[in-house]
Amino acid sequence: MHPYRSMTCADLTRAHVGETVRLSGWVHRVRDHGGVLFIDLRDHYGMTQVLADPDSPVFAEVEKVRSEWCIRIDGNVLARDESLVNPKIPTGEVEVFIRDMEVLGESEELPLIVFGDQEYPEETRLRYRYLDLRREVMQENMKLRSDVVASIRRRMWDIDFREFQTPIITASSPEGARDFLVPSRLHPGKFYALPQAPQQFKQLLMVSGFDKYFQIAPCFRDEDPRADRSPTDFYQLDMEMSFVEQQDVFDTIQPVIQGVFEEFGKGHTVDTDWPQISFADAMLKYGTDKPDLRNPIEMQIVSEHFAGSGFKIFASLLEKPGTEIRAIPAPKGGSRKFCDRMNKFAQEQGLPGMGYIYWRNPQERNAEIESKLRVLERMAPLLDQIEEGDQFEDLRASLMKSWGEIEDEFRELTSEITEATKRIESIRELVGKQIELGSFDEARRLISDARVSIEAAGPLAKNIGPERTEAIRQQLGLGVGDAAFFLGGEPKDFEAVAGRARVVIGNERGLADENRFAFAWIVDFPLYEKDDDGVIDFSHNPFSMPQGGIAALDGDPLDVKGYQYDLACNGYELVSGAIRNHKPEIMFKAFELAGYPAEEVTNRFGGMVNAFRFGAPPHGGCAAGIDRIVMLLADEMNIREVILFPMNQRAEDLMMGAPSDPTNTQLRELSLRVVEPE
RNA sequence: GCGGUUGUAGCUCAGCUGGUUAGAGUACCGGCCUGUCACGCCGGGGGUCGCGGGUUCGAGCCCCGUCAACCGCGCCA
Repeated sequence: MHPYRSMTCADLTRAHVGETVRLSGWVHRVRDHGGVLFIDLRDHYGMTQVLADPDSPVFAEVEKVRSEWCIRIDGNVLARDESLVNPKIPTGEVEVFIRDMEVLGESEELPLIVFGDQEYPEETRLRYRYLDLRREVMQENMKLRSDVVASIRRRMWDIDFREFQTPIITASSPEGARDFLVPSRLHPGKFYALPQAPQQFKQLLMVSGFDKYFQIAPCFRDEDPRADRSPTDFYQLDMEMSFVEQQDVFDTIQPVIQGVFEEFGKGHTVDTDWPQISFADAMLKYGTDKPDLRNPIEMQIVSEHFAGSGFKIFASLLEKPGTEIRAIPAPKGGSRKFCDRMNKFAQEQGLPGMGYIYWRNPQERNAEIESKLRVLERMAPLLDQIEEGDQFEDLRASLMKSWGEIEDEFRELTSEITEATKRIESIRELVGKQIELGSFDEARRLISDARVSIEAAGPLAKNIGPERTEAIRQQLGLGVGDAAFFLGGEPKDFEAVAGRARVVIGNERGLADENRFAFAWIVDFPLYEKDDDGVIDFSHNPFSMPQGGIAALDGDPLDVKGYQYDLACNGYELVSGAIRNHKPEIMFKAFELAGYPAEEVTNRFGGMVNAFRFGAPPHGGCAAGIDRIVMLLADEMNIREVILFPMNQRAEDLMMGAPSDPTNTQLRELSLRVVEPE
């Protein structure tokens, strides 16, 4: 018999009853009843209940085992009595009576418990990652990751791509991020860099005529992490193809990504229609270049309704050039409480605040008044009964507090009644005039407008008046129970916050279909951007072909768009790519606009630019974030949940002790000296 | 670099307006228990309340500083 096992802990069925088997695994759980003792024995594949009683020759040893010991047992497979079957595990119809046992590895007291789904701080989990990884969720996530990578490879091979490995120790390549440098021993004072992406190599492969390349490639970037961004290193499906235009890349990669999501998406619907949205439109409608399209909210420009209006802040703002008022429609956001909360959110995000209007049914408003009244009515006698300083003082204080709040809301609501009454008076007057003039149709319209069971609330509505408020409502297509938020100024100053507010509104109001993967290509990225000091630089990587070719570079750099694209999925950037700039003369000119002289281009990217002088084919491609794809498929919010041994927030590996001090010998060999930071 | 949140037993957390000996669950150790599958019951050990300073008769709680972790911003496809 094999020294460790005759089968795995997932294999046993009724068919094995009567056999002698050997199993190895971890002690998942011990249930010691004194006379009989049960162990759930776990391995990568599953779980089997094994047991011993005093009839077993090794009963005394079995009594000593504890959680997470690694053991081997020999025993007889027994059928469980009908009443003892455990339907929760596949092997629940049988159990193994232990005849012999060997302890393969004892365990000390555990810093985190494998059993159950108790949450642990990440520090603990990462320090003891090998234990964390024993847990079922992590086993599933890592299996998923492996399966996704296998599926991607198969799908790429099926469409005639070949996988090639490009160098890891290489030259610095300007993807925009900070490089990880590797000191050179043979060339004192010089450094290699780890690739931020295999970008230049894959382009060279195209020049070399390989036509279709892909690689599941590690990428290294020395930047701070985020929940969806691993520090130090991550993996991409990197691909490149020759003789293609942008649409060809889309048509090639969509079936791969979509196929993977359909294969592993656990019943989520996967969008098959991937709209192409320009960068400018994405920023306007969603406030981000990676919109979550499950959220139906689209922002709109509503400047015309505020120009010259009674809301002075916006009206005077609009007199400055380059300013706009944008609205965030908030379906189901129609309550003062919600609107105030969102306003506070905007303030926390560094804006002065967000104006809002919400629409409601006057009858509902009246009902709300009535319910507030009733609460006050019930509270009053309670408050009278509690005397100051007695044992219920706490209760009294909290009652007093909510009394105050309810009273405020009540006052607010009733003051709006007065206003509504005034409005009706003025409409009545208008109707009278129309009748005198004989304009009965106009009179009818006024009456029916006044009857509609909708009223606008919020300070903004009062300031701009009913006509403008109604025009905004019509433009945004909102109704009773909805709200709209307004932000003004130069779009770049509030766009990002507006985008975040859109997400919060969508989440809080439950507007998005959680069981869906919604994709969109974001296209027409500007090639250049202006930094805070007004200096023009590349907005993404500098290797994209400008739309319009070399002629496009003669105008305003900020107007130049590139054949550059991202794929957004559920609010994450999943893929990024471009049709590359393969013509040296356009490349030099493009770099020149960003302030890089020809010498510098030759110095830094000479290898690739030179290659383009020898018959470079037009080419393009993209790279898809493997970690992010798996994260979405595993329904995790943090990328570290799908990475085996991730770094912490400060790019440290506490388990392995990285980074660490070099030895003096190492430093000497590398001709390096460490200068202590101040 | 900046902002927010958190830091109490091996682990997860509670701890009120500052008041006597800092608690629970779980894990661990000991005892009881022959059908559990989150087994149950009884008992026990385990704490520099992140660290340093301050206020106070008295600090886990208030103040100042500092360290760490996470989330976000900057940065970054």
